[in-house]
Amino acid sequence: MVTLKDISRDLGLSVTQVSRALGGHADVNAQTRKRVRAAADRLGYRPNAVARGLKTGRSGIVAMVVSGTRTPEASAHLLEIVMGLSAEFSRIGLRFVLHVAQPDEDTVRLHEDLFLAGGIDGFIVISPQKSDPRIAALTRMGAAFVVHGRDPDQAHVHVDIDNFEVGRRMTDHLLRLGHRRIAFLTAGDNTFFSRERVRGLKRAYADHGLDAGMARVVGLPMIAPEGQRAASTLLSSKQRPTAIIAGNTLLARGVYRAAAMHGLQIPCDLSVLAHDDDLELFATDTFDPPIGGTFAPLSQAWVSVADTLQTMIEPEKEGLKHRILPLGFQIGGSAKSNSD
Amino acid sequence: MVTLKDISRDLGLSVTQVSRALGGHADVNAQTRKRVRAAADRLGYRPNAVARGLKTGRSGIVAMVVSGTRTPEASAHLLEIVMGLSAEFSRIGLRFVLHVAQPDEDTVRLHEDLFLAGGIDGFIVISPQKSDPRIAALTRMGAAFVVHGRDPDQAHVHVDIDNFEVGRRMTDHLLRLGHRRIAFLTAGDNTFFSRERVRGLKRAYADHGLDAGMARVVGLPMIAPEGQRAASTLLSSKQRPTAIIAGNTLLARGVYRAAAMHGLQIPCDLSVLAHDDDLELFATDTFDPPIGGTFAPLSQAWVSVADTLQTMIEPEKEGLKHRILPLGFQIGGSAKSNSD
DNA sequence: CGTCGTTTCCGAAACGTTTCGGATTAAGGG
DNA sequence: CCCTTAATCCGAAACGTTTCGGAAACGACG
Repeated sequence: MVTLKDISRDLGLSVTQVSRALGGHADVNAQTRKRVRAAADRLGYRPNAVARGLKTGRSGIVAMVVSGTRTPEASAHLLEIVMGLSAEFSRIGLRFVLHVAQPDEDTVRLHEDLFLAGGIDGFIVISPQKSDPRIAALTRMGAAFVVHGRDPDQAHVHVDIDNFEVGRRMTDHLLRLGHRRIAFLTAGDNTFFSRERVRGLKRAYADHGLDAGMARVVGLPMIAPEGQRAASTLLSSKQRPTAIIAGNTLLARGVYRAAAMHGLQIPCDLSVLAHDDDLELFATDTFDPPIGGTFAPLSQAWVSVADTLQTMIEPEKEGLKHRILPLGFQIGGSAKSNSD
Repeated sequence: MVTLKDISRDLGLSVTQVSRALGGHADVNAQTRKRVRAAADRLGYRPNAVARGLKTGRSGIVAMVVSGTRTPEASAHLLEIVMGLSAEFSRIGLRFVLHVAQPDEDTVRLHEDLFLAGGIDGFIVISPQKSDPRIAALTRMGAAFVVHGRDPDQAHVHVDIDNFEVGRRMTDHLLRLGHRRIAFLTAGDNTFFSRERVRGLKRAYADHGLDAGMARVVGLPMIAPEGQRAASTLLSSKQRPTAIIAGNTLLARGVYRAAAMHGLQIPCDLSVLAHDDDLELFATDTFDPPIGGTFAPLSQAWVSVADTLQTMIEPEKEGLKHRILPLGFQIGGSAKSNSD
C-alpha cells in the first residue's frame, strides 16, 4: 500500500505538507502541490479510507436496515428502493451498507449496533410506523438519518410526497365526474401517509359540500391479492361503490381482476383510480384500460434522500433538508362520469 | 463514545490489559477479566470498528458491485441475490456494501477503487463472463473474493451448481420418455454454465447412442418474452420439437405462453422441462401443469458464498473453499412420453 | 536595524485499537 | 535463601491520516 509517508520520503517533504497539498489547503506552494500530485499519481497513492475515518470521525458509509420480508409483491417496492438508493449513493461517492435483518431480529437494536460500532455516518429509514422506535433510537443516539415518509409523532428530517393531495385530488376528480359512493383502498391507520390521504379524501367531499360518510375507507396490506379480495367484497355488497381508489398499482391490479370476475367493465361499470409510484423495474404490467390517478416517481425520491443525508453528514456542504416531492395527475382511461 | 481508555481509567488498569481481557487472551486473571467485562457493560463500551480496522487491516466489510440493469425480469434474480446475500452476511456479522454502478461505469475500475481505498475485505462476483476482467483485476490486486458461478479461464474460489448434470439429467429424462427432437433454451455461449449444460445434453444423447444433432440449442437472454418468442419460432417450424428444455422458469413461462398461443397442450402435445432456481421472493407464479426438471435453491448458494468468503478473510477460521451445491430433480406434470 | 506580516513549511499529537517486549510479583524447588 | 517458572500486568509503538501550533525565511516598513 502506498501511504503519505512514501510520498513524503520520495519528495523529501514532510507528511504534513503532502497531506495538505493533496487536501487542497492554502499554505502550500503551487509548485510543490504540482510535484506532490505528480508523485501521488506516479506511485499510485490512494488515501486510506479507514485511517481517514478514524481521524475525521467520518467513514463515508451509510446504512439501511430492512427486515427480511417474505411477501413477494412487497419485494417489488423493496428492490426499487434498494437499487435506487444504492445507485444514488454510489454516484455521490458514499458507500451503502444494506443490512437485511432476520425475521426475528430487533431492528432498533441493529441500528444501535451499527451506529455505536462507529463507521456508519448515517441511516436511511423507510416505511416509518406511528411513533417509530427506530426514529426514536436514532434521534437519541444523535445519528444522522433521513426518513422516506413521515412520522408525525417525532421531529425528523424527511423526504416525502404530499399524501393529503394524493387523497384530495383523486377524490375530487371522481366527485367532479359525479361519483358519490367511492371506496378508498389504502394501508392501515398506523401509517401517516394513509391517514393523510384519508384526510385529503374528506376534504374533497367537504369542498363539494358532501358528506364523507358516503365514502368507504378500507385498510389492508397493499398487495394485489388483498386488493382483489377487498374489491370483490365491495362489488358484491348491496350498495356497491361506483368508483374505487387504490393506494398503489398493486392494489389496482387486484381491483381490475375483481372487476373482471364480477363481469364489470372499467370504466363503464366501475371507475378506478390509483396512485402510481412509477416503479421502473416492474413496469411490465400494463393496465387495460390505462389507469388514471396521481403519480410520483419513486426513483426521484432517492436523489433527494441521498442528497439530504449527504448534507447532514458533511458539515461544509449546504443542501436541502426537508423535501416534499412534486405530484402529478394523469387522466388515464379508467374513470368515467357517473350517472347513477 | 466510551473507549478502552475510559474503562482502564475507571478500573485503574492499563489499556493493554483491558484490550486483552475483552479480546479473550490468555494472560489475564479470571477475576480481572470479569471486572473488565462488568465495567465494559456498565459504561456501555462498544469497540470502535474503524480503529480496529486500521490496526488489524480488516474492516469486516464486504462488497458487491452490480451494474444497474433496466430489464425488469432480470431484476427478480437480482433481488433474490441481493437480499439473500445481505441477509447471510448480516447474520454472520459482516457488513455488506452494495454498489450499483451507473450504466456507463467501468465495473473493473469500481472494484479497484473500492479495494484500494481500503476498508473492503472481500468481494462477491456474480454472473461471471468468459475471461471475466473483474476476476482478473481482483486476482491481480490480491483481494479476497468468491465467484457465484465459474470462469473456466481463470482459477478462483467459487460456489456453483453442477451445470453439466443439469443438462444431462433433463435431457436424459426426456430421451427415456422417447423424445428425440429436443430444443434447449439457454443463455449465450459466453457463459460457462450454458456451455456446461449443453455438454451435459450432448452426453445424454451419446449415452443413449443417439446423435445430438437432433437437438436444437438456442442461446438467448433468459427472460420470459425471449422464451416466448423463441418457443413460438420453434413451434411453427416444420420439424417442430416434441420437447423443450428451458434454462430457468422465466423462459419456461414464455414457453407455456407460446404453447397456449399455438393451441398446444402441455404435456400432451409438448413436453417442457426447466431448471428451477426456486426463487423465494417471486414464487407467486405457479405453472399449470406443474413444471418438472432439475432444481437447486438459489437461497442455499448465499450461505455457502458468505461462509466461504468469511473463511478467506479471517485467517483463523477454517472452512469450505470451493463448493458445488446439490441438485434435485422433480418429475412435475409437464413432460410425457412421446410416441412420434 | 528592529519589527511585522506573509508565505511556506514541519514536528508532534491525536483518533482507538492491537501487540511486542519486557517488568513485576509470587510460588515452588533446590 | 537464591534461582527458576508461571501468572499477570504494563509502556510504548504502530496502523495512516489530519491538524494544531509554531518555525524559518524573506521582504517591507518604520
